[in-house]
Amino acid sequence: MNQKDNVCQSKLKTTRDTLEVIQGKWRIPIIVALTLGAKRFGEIQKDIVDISPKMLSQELKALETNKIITRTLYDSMPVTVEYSLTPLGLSMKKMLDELLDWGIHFRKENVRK
Amino acid sequence: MNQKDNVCQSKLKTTRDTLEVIQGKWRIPIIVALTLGAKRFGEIQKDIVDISPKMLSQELKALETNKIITRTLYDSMPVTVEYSLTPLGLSMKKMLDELLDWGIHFRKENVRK
DNA sequence: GTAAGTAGTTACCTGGAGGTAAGTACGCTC
DNA sequence: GAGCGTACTTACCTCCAGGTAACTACTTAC
Repeated sequence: MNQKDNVCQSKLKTTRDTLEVIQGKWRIPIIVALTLGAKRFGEIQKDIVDISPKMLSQELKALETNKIITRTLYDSMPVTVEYSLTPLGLSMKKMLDELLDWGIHFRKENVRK
Repeated sequence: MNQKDNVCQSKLKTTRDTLEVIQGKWRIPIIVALTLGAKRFGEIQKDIVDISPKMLSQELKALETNKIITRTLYDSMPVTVEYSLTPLGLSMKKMLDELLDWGIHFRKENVRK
């Protein structure tokens, strides 16, 4: 195996590991929603209109497990729960910005085809 | 709806459109493999060891449809086919670099837990 | 005429991501 | 004690992304 192949393999390994964390229909949207500040369960549901409570709950747990978000319980009345990005979650900001930038670029390319 | 909500909605819309193009287990890996130069069908298969010819063929077609890669047939013997990134595909480079950077960062964070 | 290398295609199947609908739990208010 | 607002959970189902295995088609080399 030559050097170029090694670089390729190492990149692909990292890609696979990364995708495992952010894959699925909902994780990136949830993280994007939280980049604009901490939010409650109901607020995220309002932002991401077609997510079911089941999926939201499930994906929030997965993101918490991966230390990308934190769950904070407030003993107000009624009880509220806030989700916010951890430093690790915040470190995704640049990546997400590039993703959004590319999305806008892609949209433009496809309009003027 | 206030201004912050508008920003959020617009970001989420872009996110969804973008994810539609790059989602799935194989598209990002294929694009990453091609960032290192044009490659033939068999070469991509060697890089991404556990992809089946069916999935590779299917995903290459999808990426071609979205103008992210091009398929070039060479009338050599035996016939060879080369896949390479279009300008649109190349424009994903920054995004992919950030993805890889974050992946490395994430790995480090998880090691020293 | 058969093996080997190119680049796929086709048919069939399965697991799990995700959807739907209803239920749970807790405290407050009226 | 019924209803509301919060934040989920549970049971069940469906569909398709992706896997597996075998086959196709063309040319060269032996």
